[in-house]
Amino acid sequence: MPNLSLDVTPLPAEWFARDVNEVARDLLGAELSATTAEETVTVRLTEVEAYGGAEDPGSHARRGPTARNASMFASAGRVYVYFTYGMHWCANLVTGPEGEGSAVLLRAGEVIEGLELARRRRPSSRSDRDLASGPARLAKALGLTGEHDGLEIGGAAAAGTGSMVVELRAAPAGVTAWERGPRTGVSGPGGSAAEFPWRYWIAGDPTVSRYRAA
DNA sequence: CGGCTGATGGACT
DNA sequence: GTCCATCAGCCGA
Repeated sequence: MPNLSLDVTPLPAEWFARDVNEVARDLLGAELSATTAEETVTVRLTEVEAYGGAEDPGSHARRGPTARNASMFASAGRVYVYFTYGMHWCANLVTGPEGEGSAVLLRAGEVIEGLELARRRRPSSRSDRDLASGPARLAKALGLTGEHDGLEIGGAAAAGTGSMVVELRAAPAGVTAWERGPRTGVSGPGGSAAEFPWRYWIAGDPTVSRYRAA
C-alpha cells in the first residue's frame, strides 16, 4: 500500500484507521518536524515500534487508562510522551480511535533539518547520525518533553515560555526496503517478544538504533 | 565501532 | 519495594 499524502491539517482520520502495524510501517520515511521559537528540527523516521491497546502485553495501555498514559487513549493524531528510566522522555504517535490505546513509538530518525539546533540539544552525540538514533535521543533532538504530552499533530500548544508545533509528512514514494523484528524489552508473561515482531526499521539505514536481542 | 555498567525518578503492584 | 518501550561514559580493539 502506498503512503498517502499527509500535507493537510489536521490529519485525515482514515490514515490512522487501520492496523497499528500498517500505520507503523507507513511511518518509515515520513518526516516529522517540531517547531519552537521560529526554529525547526525535522527528522526522517527510520525506526518505529507498534503498540496495541489492552490486548498487547507490552503496551502501556495494557492495564487501562491511568494519569500517565491518558493521552494514549485519545483519538488518533496526538503525541504521547512519557518519562522513563528516571531521565528520559520518549515520544509516540497515537493511532487508534478514542479509547483504544494504540500508538507508535518513534525509535530513531535522521535529522534532515535544523542540524545546528539538534546538535545544541544533544551535545553528547558522537556524530550526527547519533543525534536521533534512539527513542529518547529522538525526543530530545526534537525538543519533546512531558509538556507536549497530548499535543495534537498539526496544532500548537503552550509549552513553558514558548510554543510547540508538530507536523508530519509521509514519504512521497513510500519506503520499500523495510524490515521488522522483535520489539525491545517486551517479553515475559502474557507474550514473548517473538510473538510481537512489531519493530520496523529501514533496512541498512545508519541511524537505526543499536538494539541487540537478549 | 562495539560491549559493559551506573545513573535516576515516577508509575504501579 | 520493583520495574522499566534508555543513555552516556568509559574501556578495549
